[in-house]
Amino acid sequence: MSENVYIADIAKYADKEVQIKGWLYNKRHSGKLWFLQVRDGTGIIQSVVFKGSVSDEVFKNCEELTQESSVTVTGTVSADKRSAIGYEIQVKELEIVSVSEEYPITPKEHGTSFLMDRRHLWLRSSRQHAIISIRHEVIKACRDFFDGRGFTLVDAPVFTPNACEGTSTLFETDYFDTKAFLTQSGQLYMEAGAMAFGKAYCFGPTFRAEKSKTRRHLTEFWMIEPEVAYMDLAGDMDLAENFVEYVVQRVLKNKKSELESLERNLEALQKVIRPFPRISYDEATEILKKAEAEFEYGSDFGGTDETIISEGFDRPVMVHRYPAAIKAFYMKEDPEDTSKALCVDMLAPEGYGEIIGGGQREDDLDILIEKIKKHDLPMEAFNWYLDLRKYGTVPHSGFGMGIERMVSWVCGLSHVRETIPFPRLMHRLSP
RNA sequence: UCCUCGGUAGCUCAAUCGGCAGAGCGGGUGACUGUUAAUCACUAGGUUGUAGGUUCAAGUCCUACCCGAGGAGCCA
Repeated sequence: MSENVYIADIAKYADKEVQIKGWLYNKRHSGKLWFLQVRDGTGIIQSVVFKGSVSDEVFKNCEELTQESSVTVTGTVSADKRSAIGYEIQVKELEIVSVSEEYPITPKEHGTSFLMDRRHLWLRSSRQHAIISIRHEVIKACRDFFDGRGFTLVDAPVFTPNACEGTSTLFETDYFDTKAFLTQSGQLYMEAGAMAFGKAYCFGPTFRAEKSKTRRHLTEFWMIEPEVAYMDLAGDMDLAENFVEYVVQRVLKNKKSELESLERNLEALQKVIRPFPRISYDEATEILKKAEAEFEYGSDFGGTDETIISEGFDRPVMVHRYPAAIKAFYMKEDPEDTSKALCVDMLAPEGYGEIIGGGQREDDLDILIEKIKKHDLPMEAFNWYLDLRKYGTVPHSGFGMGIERMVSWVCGLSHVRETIPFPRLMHRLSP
């Protein structure tokens, strides 16, 4: 009885008889030979069916096999230089589990819209396989980074009673006899987490009802948000650069073949080593001025502005101390220049833009109350949040990183929509 | 919400000045013992997004609408 194995482990079974359970990815034939590309979810292997080596029935069955038919292949693993993975299978037996109906996704060209309508099938193709596999590695690296540094996972709720930064970009939903909103950040809850555990993080989906149609936006995306008590802005930047370096180098180490299959420029990723450059908002505006960009001092950077700023660096750049007026109410003012906030954005190189946003939080009760009033936010909604300043308030900082933007940059993709198994976009809610 | 571009065979796209609806891939049939997006031969396949309008004649021009893509603003 031959052993049932996965293609990923095939090298261990050279010259042995094995069984592969999978699906037909593609086939070719040449007279007395059939070449079946069989995938099993861990890889693709060429299975060679020679008319003289199998029963007439098995050889004839090859004809009936359509793309994505499910099959069980039994044969001997043989090393072959012509194979992309170094091995192929000399088939002895072939069992058809199910003949697939005509498969809509062919090995040839398709448009994004067509493929997105069939996202549940598109995930089977090798390119999508590589991207989702890298996403998995990114997420695992993120968790390992914080878990290995004494952080406690304190997940934030998805249903929230109020907006933390205005309601215009929130999804509203019925919640029994009242309204609830889908979270657009777990940060306020992580501040509670940091006061309880010192170092806390959350990881989960967040929702933004922004009517954005760009390569960097999803309405549902995953965010990892660490928050640390007794940490200032400089410490926050230290943590962020350690974190990004760790994640990128982990993917480079463990998912090299996937990156290569995506034709990613590995050298660009190899340069992502600490320290990352740190420039102030004022210094960033000088760069824009020199580049003669259309930019008004005091406003936030647009996509093209971010690209211009990051172009001058070969690794992520951290821009800190933006004008307080354009930042959220919970950002702490810079004591040396109260017009600035102690915040930081990390811009990825190669035009990928903002992947991290964070900073030091306002820890003074009175200033925070003033800010809530100034931003015209409902005070009663923040009672619990203000408690954190009443009962042993301390300086604290944190940041949020969008997983999909990180994966998009690491993979070198032109759009974030391929970095999540089932993307939710302004014009896409299915499949 | 605004700006730009697009919608033609199952898929990706052509169609000149408004003048016969085309190709490659995929499907089907056949050939080939080393193919790797195999190749070669033959073959079937069309309400040109929808509704109007102009014209002898509309895929092509005009109007409205629907759908999609890219970008802006906003953000991770």
